[in-house]
Amino acid sequence: MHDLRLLRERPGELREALRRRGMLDTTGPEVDRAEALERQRRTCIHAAEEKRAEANALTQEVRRHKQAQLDATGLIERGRVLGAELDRLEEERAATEAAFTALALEFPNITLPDVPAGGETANVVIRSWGTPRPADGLRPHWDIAGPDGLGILDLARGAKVAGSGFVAFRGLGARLVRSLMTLMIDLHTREHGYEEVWIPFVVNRASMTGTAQFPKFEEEQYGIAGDDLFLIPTAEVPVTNLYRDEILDAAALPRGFVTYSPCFRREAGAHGKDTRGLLRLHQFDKVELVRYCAPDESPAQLELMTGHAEAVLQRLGLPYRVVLLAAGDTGFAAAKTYDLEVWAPGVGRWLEVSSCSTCTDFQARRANIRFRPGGAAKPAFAHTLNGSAIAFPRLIAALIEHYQEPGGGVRVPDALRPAMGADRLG
RNA sequence: GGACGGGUGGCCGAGUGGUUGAAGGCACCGGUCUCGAAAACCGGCAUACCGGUGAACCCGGUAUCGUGAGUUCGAAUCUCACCCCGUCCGCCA
Repeated sequence: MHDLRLLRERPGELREALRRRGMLDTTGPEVDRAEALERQRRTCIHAAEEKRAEANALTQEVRRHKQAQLDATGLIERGRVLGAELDRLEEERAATEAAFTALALEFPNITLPDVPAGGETANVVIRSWGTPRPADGLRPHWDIAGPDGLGILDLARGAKVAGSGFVAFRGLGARLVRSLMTLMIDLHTREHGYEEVWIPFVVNRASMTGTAQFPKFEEEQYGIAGDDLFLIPTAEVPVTNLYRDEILDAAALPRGFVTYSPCFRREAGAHGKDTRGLLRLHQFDKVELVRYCAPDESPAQLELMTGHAEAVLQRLGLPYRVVLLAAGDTGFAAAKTYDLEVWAPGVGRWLEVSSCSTCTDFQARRANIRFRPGGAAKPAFAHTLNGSAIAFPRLIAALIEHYQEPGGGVRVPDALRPAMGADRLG
């Protein structure tokens, strides 16, 4: 959601933003429609308010007549007529407003100036860490961890109980998941200053709209039959909506929250892509960071938070690179995003394990998350940021592939040994 | 899931159809008093949107008493649905 004034006063800016995302052809005409609707909306408001003022004055007139014990039937009759006209005007206003709002919710956030225009091919590798292990002779993680290997990953039975894209970890595999959760949350709370939260794994429609999954991406979400509730696609949704319709204490900003959650995604339209092993799942686990800050702080906060996510990979000794996403590859609500990609030598690919974004005031407007800047000033929209730190399945894939040994075993990285109580998987 | 009770401004809390955007109190801000403070007293104290020159001040208007719809010339007040909170019952981890 954008400032209405942006659309009214600087529609060119919105068009330019859409061009950089490569969406101008498809979404550009919608801007024209929105502009027209916004003008019509104000005309309607004006007409309806004038009529209502007239009706209100009449009502007072009726009251005075009644008080003075005068006959008011004529006035009441006029009021009836006025009321009918008002109903018609209100109806028109509501319809126009609904059409406008529906449209306004479909425009993506405006990317920051340092985000390159264009699609995926315009992404930029900003930096990298560690030395990627050569892929020669290394096996993919499903091979190592599957039933013919360590037996810690059971894809077949996951598919049996839920369907393709749902997995079961077992034994040390399950313990690895639990250990990763502990490692990451401890790191972010103890060393990066995040407050740990535990949140609902289902959310209502208002929350989904607040963080901009709705209305545009409703078909991507799992709904709960019989209730207007949805499985979360990321903890970003419940954690960011924690402060929906609230005014944050400015003295407490910037502030960060860390949480674990499972994430549920229908991945509609992604069938057949990256379907092997742990590369793309309908349910996966993730530790998520969410930060709230004042507008002038958000660029630095993004760098800071990205560093926090990187720290996990460094702790685990896994080579990775940081990619600045081009506008077309940047998520709907985000203004700037860094992806963290970890090297998985078994599949010979860089795997996206984190996405760290600033959403500027885009989500804050939708979710009405504000703070009071300076002492007495009026509340202003906060900026929200979120980043995975880190998503588990691809991390586990990379970890297994990176630490695999010739005999088919997998070494447990030092940082995980206390929680795992083991130095090898299998 | 069932029964009953309740949702009013930053907080507490009046208010069952008409000068109620809403009494009173607390908190907060300004002032008088005081060497200073407290107390006391006086005054102020919601937000959003539309328009008056797209600044400020100000002025006019509209909306907002959980949400939405309805009745009415007129709704915080009456009706219906929904949401949330409390208490009891049922059920369960």
